[in-house]
Amino acid sequence: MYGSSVNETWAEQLDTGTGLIQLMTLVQGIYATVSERHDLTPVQARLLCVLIGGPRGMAELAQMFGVEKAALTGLMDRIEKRGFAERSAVPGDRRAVQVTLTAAGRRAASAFHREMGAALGRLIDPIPAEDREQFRSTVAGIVMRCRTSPSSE
Amino acid sequence: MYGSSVNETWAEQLDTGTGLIQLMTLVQGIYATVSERHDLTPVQARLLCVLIGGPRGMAELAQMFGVEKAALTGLMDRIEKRGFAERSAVPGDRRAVQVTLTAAGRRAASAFHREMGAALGRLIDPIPAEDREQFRSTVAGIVMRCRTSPSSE
DNA sequence: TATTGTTATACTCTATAACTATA
DNA sequence: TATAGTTATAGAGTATAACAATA
Repeated sequence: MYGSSVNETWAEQLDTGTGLIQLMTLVQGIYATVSERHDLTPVQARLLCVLIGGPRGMAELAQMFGVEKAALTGLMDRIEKRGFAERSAVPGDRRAVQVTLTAAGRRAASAFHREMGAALGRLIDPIPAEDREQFRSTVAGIVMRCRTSPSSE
Repeated sequence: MYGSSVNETWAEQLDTGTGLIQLMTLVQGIYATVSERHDLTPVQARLLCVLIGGPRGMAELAQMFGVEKAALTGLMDRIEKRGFAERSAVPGDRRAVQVTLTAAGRRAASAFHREMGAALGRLIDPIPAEDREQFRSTVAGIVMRCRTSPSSE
């Protein structure tokens, strides 16, 4: 059941856990499709989106992504080779580097973000109007509670 | 924003799209953590779970997973080497093979499935009782509608 | 000594293209 | 010709371990 793709179920009688797995698969698929349409891998798209918020250090990014620093090195090498982000020196700490979006990176990031928003909108719009706000707040609640008690214990 | 990990937001004022992205990230993370705890990659766990439902052909699995047949060959090579599934001949079509779980594969699959259910339960349980059924049905509705109009057009 | 980041190596997952064997 | 599956090759993403430079 928890390996199920979206195309094999009864869906109206879906228990919540199975529903969450299928929703995850669905959103993941949309994220992958939109990324690909912008000639990005999902991880690259995520990196660009994070960098919209401002420059970050390598270790900081690794921690945000839950991967080792060495993985970030490779990821940055590829994104830098494509001209979407740059490493630059950090004044005051000669070990560290700052990762910043280039102009092309900003364009790519916001184009991706815009299309992702539209795609998610098509998912959300058909929700009956009277259910929408409660759905939003239930999702927000789940996410918020998991900030407090990180499930990865 | 759409690159955000779960650890950086206001969460109570989360719009639905951003909430869905973070929920996806959250469930993905749980799936990865539980997989790892069973010494499986997420894709391997998914394969085992699908096979609980009975034997499948390689092309059938490739289609379910949305990958090329060649990717399934590699995936099966590794899962078979670990003793979790087997290829066997299909009577009546000498080109085809059937993929079946071994006893060890069934054990691994159901152990994973059980722990995944428990982990998702911890996500769902804190939802206020009066919201739970509507949440379930809203999720089911999203998933169902996307079976009808596949978002990947 | 601790931290920041890189290099080297290996493995999984994936795609594409070319191929074999059967239908 | 079409379908089922494999092989070969290449690239992305990841982990681990060893390393350099700086704090």
